[in-house]
Parts: sequence; C-alpha cells; structure tokens
Amino acid sequence: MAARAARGGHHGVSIEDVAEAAGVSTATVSRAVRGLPRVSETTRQRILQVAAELGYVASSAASGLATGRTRTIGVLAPYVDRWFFYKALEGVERELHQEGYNLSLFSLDSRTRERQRTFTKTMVAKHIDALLVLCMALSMEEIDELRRLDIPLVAVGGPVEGCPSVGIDDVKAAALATRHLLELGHRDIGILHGQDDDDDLNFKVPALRVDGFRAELERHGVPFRPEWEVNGNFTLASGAEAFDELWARPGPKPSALMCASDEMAMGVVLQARRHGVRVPEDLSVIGIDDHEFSSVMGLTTVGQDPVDQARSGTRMLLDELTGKTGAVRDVGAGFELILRSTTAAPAAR
Amino acid sequence: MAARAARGGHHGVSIEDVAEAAGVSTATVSRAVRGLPRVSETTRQRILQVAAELGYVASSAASGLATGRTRTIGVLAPYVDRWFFYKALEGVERELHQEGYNLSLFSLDSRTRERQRTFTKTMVAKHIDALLVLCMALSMEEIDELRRLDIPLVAVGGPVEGCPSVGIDDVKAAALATRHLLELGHRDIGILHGQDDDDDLNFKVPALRVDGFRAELERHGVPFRPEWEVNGNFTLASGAEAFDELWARPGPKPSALMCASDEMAMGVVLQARRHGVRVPEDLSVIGIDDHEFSSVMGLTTVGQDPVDQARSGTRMLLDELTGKTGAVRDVGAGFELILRSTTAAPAAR
DNA sequence: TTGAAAGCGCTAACAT
DNA sequence: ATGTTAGCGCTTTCAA
Repeated sequence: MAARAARGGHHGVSIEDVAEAAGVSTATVSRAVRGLPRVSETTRQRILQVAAELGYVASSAASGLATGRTRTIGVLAPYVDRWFFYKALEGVERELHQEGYNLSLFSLDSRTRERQRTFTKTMVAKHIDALLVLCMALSMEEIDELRRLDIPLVAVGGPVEGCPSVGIDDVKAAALATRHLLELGHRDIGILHGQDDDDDLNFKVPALRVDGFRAELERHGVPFRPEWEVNGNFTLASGAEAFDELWARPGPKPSALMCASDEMAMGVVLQARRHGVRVPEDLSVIGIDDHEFSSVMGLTTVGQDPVDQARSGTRMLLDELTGKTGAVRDVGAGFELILRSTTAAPAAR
Repeated sequence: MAARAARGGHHGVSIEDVAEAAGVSTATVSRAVRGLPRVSETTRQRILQVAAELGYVASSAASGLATGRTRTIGVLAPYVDRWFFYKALEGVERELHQEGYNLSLFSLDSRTRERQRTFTKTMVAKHIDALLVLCMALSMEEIDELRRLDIPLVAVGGPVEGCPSVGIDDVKAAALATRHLLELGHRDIGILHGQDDDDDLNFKVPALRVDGFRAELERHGVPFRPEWEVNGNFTLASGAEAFDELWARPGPKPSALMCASDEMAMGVVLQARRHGVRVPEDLSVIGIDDHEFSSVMGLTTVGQDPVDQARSGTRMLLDELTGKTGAVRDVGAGFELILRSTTAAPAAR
C-alpha cells in the first residue's frame, strides 16, 4: 500500500519512531504524551524529551480512528461576513483552541441550495464530535438530519426546533427597545425588521422581534401601524433602503423607528441625515445588537454579546463531550438597553 | 479493543456493512462511492443504492489514515471579527465547500502568546492538507515552523516571508489614494496608518501603505508632515480617536487625510462631523478597502476584494494538491479608486 | 510500570 | 470488473 511510505515518509515521525528512540513500547509513548497515568515520571520525561527532539505530533487521523473522537467541533453558519456570525465565530474559536480543540467551519447560505447533500456528505463524515449551529434558517428535514448525527448539538443566537439553544429572549429584547421609545413619549413608531425568508425555514428571530414590538405597543395602548412596517435583511444597505421606502410612502411619518439590528438602524440614521431628517430631533432610532460601530455612531440600542453566547454554547458542548451529560441545555443570554444619542422625546407636533 | 464497538456501534455503518449488504468486497464499495473507474455501472448503482439506504458515510479518519490526506485545508488568521478577515474567510469557505473540502479555522491573535505551541500541537497535527495564511504578523520562527509543515502554503492579503502570496500592491494602492488627494489640489495631507505592532513580527502592510503615501507625496514635491501622522489599528474606534488626537495637536490642520483602512476613515468622518468639521468641505477623507458600509457612508476609497483574493489563493492550494505543481505563486490582486463624497478640492485658505 | 497485540475503517497494490 | 490483503498510526485491553 504505502500511501505515506510512497510519499517518502518525509515528515512521518510516528509514535513508533519515538518508542524506538526512547527504548519503550508505543503503548508507553501513547500514555506518556497524553499525560495518562501508569507511566513512571522518569520514563515520561525521557519520552517527552525524545518526542520533542524528533518533533513528534500524533496523527489525528490515526487517533481519531482508534478512539472514535476527532477533537474538532463543527460550526454551522449561514454567513460569516455578518456581525452576529463573525462575532460568534470568534467566541467559539477562543473557547475551543484554549482546550486544544479544532474548529471546522461550514457556511451554508441560501445560495447553496444543494445543501441537503453537503450536510451529510461532508460534515456527518465523522470529523466532528459536536456541532454548534449559529442562528440559521433550517428546514425540518435538515434539522432532523442534524439530530440523526447523534452528536451533541447546540444552537446559538436563535432557537432551532428541538435543540437546546443559548441566546437572548428576542421578544423581550424587542419589547425593551420599544418600551424605551414609548417611555420617551413616542406614539408614532415604525418597525424595520428582518425578513422571514422562506416560511418553510425554521428561522424565527425576525418574527419574534416583531412580536415583542407589537406586544409592547399593545401593552401601552398604542396602535400598530402597518404602513410603518418595513422589511430589511439585517444589513446597513437594507436599512438605508428601508428609510427611503418609508419616506417615499404617502402619509405621515413615524417619529421613531425600532430596528431589528444595529446595522439596519445605522443605515436608517445615515440615510435620514443625508435627506435632512435630523436624528433624534425629527426621528428617533433604536437598534438591537450593539455592533462595534454603534458607540461611535452614537446609536441607542439593546445590546447583546454574541462572543459570550458562543463561548457559553461551546463550553456546554465541550462539557457534554467530557462526560457531563445534561451540560447542553437552554440558556438565556443577557441584553441591556444602551442609551446613546439617536433617541429623544418626540418633537411637539 | 473496541473503542467504537464499545460505544455500541450505534452509528457505525462501515464500508464492510455496505459491502456485505451489496454482496461485494469493500474494495469495490470504496471504488464505487468515490466514483473511481473499474466498477461496472450496474454494480455501482446497486452499491450506491445500498449505501444510501444504510446511510453510509465514509469515516474521514480512516480514509485520512489510509491516504495521508484529510481533505481539509487550514486557515490561519489573527482575527475573524475584522473586515478583511471575515470577508476572506467567506471566500475560502465558498471555494472549498464547492470542492467538498473542509475548512479548519485557526485564529491566533496577539493575546494568544502561547502561540508557538498551538502552532505545532494542533495544526501540524496532520489534519490539514494545505494552509492559507491571512495577512498575519508572524515571527520568523513561526514562519519557519509553517514551512516545515511541508504542505502547500499561501498568504492572502499581505506578504509573508518566503511564501507565495496573493494580495494588492499596498504601496501602489496607497499611492493611488494619495494621488487622488493631490490631484484634487491638496497639499496639506495627513495619514492615519495601522501600527507596526511589534517589530519582530513580520507584518508589513501598514508600513507599505505609508511608503506608498510618502513616495507619492515626494513625487509631487509635497513635504511629508510628521505632525499629521497618526497611528491607528484599522478599527472604526481608532479612526475616531485618531481624529481627536490630530485635532488636539497644536498648529494648523491638514485639509485631507489618507487612511489605511475604510474603517478608520469612517471613524474619522463620523468624529469630524460630530465636531463640526465638515467632510469634504473642511476635510477630505479617503480610505482603502471598500468596506460594505462605505457606499452608504459615501466614503471615497481604493477598493479591493478580499473574497476574491481568498478564493484565488484557495484555488491555487487546491490545484497544487491535485498535482498541478507550481500552481501556488505570487499573484497581484486588483484595486481601484472609487469616487464618492468624502473628498473634494480643498477650500481656499 | 511496562509491553504485546488486536483492532479502528479505509485504501491501494496485486492478483484473479 | 472484482476480490484479497496488507497496512496507515494510533489506542486499549490484557498479560507480565
């Protein structure tokens, strides 16, 4: 056979090489390098020494094959170039490498409509011990497929049917943002929310935030105004477009806008100012997230911490893998109102 | 022994199971599922059918061990939550999954000062067939270590000593931005650049952009003014701080500022406006990158495309792995001046 | 405390 | 076109 051998064995310092050089068996080397008991301290030192000299590093394929574990966890995300996702990714990365685990990234956006296959083909391919799903629109079949993987699963940043998740309570967060506007005295409040994509996709976040918004309005006896509802896609550009759309519609304008993401909120603020609509004098704007640009922009928002959410999700996965069954469970993440300068009491009309 | 067996074999549909069910040998199954020749079409269909029914997926550990290949490539990045990096990551991801490869992410920021170990320990651990380095500050020892990996290597977004790289010509890009300011008539031009981190780290991008800036100034006979030079770290916040610092210094102010990144440029624009300094009337600002926020912000910039650069780097790696030696080489990426509304001729003084 | 040896699931000669 | 077989490099009983 000789796959590697044929390649000249140029870089193949194997456990056997170490064993030979140290004058012990491979079993002992294995115990020694993994810090297992049943090796005398002197032997261990000698082995470690030799291993270092030879530049030995265990083959993950081999140990993976022998143990059935890969020491890598997968992260499934719809995008990696959007705020919540790259922040969360950073969090997973940090938690993981600290434990010597590897991170395997799977990005499945809606473009990739041949997802079904990708799913099983590549990831199930047993190279991951656990999977962290970042707030994704998933069909029920896809969710089922994930569950069939039979590995620890956790969702971060949005609920996934039948899978423990860590994230903020979107209804409450949206309600908090809305309440701030109401308490300022606003009654003419519009909403810029994310879109519900395809309905068959199990992605609830946008709808939950709208729910929180409407509930809070109702609680204060303020009517929901459909003509002030606009659809965005969480990006800055869509926020700017939303402003244009709203202002192009006939009729009175809202005095405040609650946006489902900071990026959209910033788009609104920028576009509003460009069109001579003063923020917050003429229009109050509040977002959700606390994007790293928000403080410089002076954006009032309901902040959340994706890095932390991801770390916590990762930790649960890791714990589960190290035997602590029940480690993975639903966890509510924190969020708080951050007052800055894009909201103020409405001008007298 | 029975690692897997002990686990109950609950999810272990092995090649042997398929072979048995299909009434052929494992060798034939292997050929069939991998689409190799030397299998009759009818047999192949039958095997594929059976494999699908059983939900068979090859163990990557096993095939990796047998072939010496893992079908995953590594990406080494200092951050994942910064523009260039998450964009590039998106590019790598897209190119890779399209080919059925996996992406293993290693994020090594400066915080992680126990990098040395992480390097060899985890990544060299033979789970990657090739490595793409995203514009990182690396020490010479680290670079050497990477080279010793003896796998295809490519850098994206910045030169890495002794390693082919794809990216823009930073000197020329900075010169282009500077020239635009000069041609507008500016003579009092400041620069906001990235910092050179530790000097022992091989991270040239900031310095190259300064070089381009100074060279272009010189070419036009305009003096370089050290009092208008500020240090940033590529982020929006650092751009805002830089503006404050510059405006706090005694003496005359520049009429234009060339920023080494769009994020910093936006920070400057936002902070300037907040302090009543009009852009571009009082101050022209140009960036480098073409961040997704730049068009809405109206920021004039020299645009580059990290997604594309990353895809191209990835493709070279993949080509190299499929036998096309020499596929990995230095490639210059495109960049272009994008005129928007943060630059204008200087006001008469 | 240490070693021998049997796999883990797959691939690749080599034979048929 | 298909089967046999010997590993790939590690882990893990089990015995010493």
